[in-house]
Amino acid sequence: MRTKGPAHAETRQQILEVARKLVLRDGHAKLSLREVARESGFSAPSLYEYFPNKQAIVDALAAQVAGKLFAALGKSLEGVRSERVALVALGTAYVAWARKHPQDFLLMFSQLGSKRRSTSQAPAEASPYSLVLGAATRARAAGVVHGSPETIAYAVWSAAHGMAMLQLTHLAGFDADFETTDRATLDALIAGFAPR
Amino acid sequence: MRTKGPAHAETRQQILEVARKLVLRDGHAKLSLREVARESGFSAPSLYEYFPNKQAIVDALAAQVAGKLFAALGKSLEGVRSERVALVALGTAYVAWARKHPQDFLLMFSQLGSKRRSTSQAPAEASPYSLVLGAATRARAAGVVHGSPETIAYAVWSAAHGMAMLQLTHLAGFDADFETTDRATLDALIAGFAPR
DNA sequence: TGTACATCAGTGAACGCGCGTTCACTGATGTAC
DNA sequence: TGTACATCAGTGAACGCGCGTTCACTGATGTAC
Repeated sequence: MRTKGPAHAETRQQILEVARKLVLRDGHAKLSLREVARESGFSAPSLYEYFPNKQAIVDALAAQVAGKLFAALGKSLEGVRSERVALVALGTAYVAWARKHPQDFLLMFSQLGSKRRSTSQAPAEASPYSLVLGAATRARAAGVVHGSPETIAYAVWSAAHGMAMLQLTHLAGFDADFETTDRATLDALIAGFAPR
Repeated sequence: MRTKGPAHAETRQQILEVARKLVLRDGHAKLSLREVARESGFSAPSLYEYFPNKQAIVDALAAQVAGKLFAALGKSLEGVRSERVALVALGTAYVAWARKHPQDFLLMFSQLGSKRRSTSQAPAEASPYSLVLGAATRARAAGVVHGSPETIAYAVWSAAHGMAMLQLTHLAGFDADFETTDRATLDALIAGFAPR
């Protein structure tokens, strides 16, 4: 990688878009730098002008994907009427996004370990989890749930993540009305956190 | 693969044990037939006397691992006092097992798609899910929860699966008392399914 | 305006690797007469 | 008991592949004087 010219950033982005296309087609495990090069009309060595190595491409991709999930979750909160509903909305939006972008979702979680090391650190600014934690904090402030916001956020996230993962992997091809079951699960979970 | 001699089954099992050892060490994605051969003291072509191809090794491994998870879940039900507690016990045992055998767990879910296609089919006899479904059915019969047993079983499984997956992947290295949070989550979930 | 030079984006060829699988084979053991 | 043959478990060498990465290079474009 040399010093960047003016079109450097754009080319970089184009390469990432090709890489994402290939991930969507073949899954992240089969992504190959050579094929990204082929599909972008570059020779393989050329990509080293834009990324220091293959892992950097995958990392950049995962970061962009996380941004998209964050945006989708943010949108799901628009016009939400109550803090209780907000938590359910985030959960169902999470699963819906995973179902709509399965390869993106799997890429994200195969690559992106959290940098957060304990609850004493604040979660990353624009991370999906920060939205859930925010909603949990407001829900508790509103008296809709009891318990620590971290616990509630973790619970909602776990449930949503489990439903998403199962539907994408183990239960792929299983014929059921997952949307209804997922909503029932999240409703029950939050009801179970209601103050006694 | 020719017709089997008397020690065939034992050798097969030994090969699987070596393969499992390698999966534990390096993860399932890096498992290589050549290395299994090397570690078992065979030449690579010899393995074809015992398995038709590499995938068959992985499949056999995943099936054995599923059996172990099933056994661990079965054990968690021993001496359980109520149907409500049984559901929580299954969930926590599921997560505990995943934490104790992370590579086994990840192998299972990277390979083993469910053969079940809808709720009208019964779940596989000795499958982990059949235990959860059984517990959910009994819990409803006992009036501890309301709703369809499939929904309740799916909810518990999803939550447990999400917690396990997050702890093994995204939250690996995150310092928290997951056992407490997991139990709180499962308690809340089942409380949320209590009859109104 | 012309020319020498530096920088730029990009390349073809090669390195070295490990993989799953197939092939033709070997030497030891068991069996039939 | 000896011998011819079949079966068995296992092997070394090779096939053909795709991978990430490095290297020495080229030809086009920009810049300084």
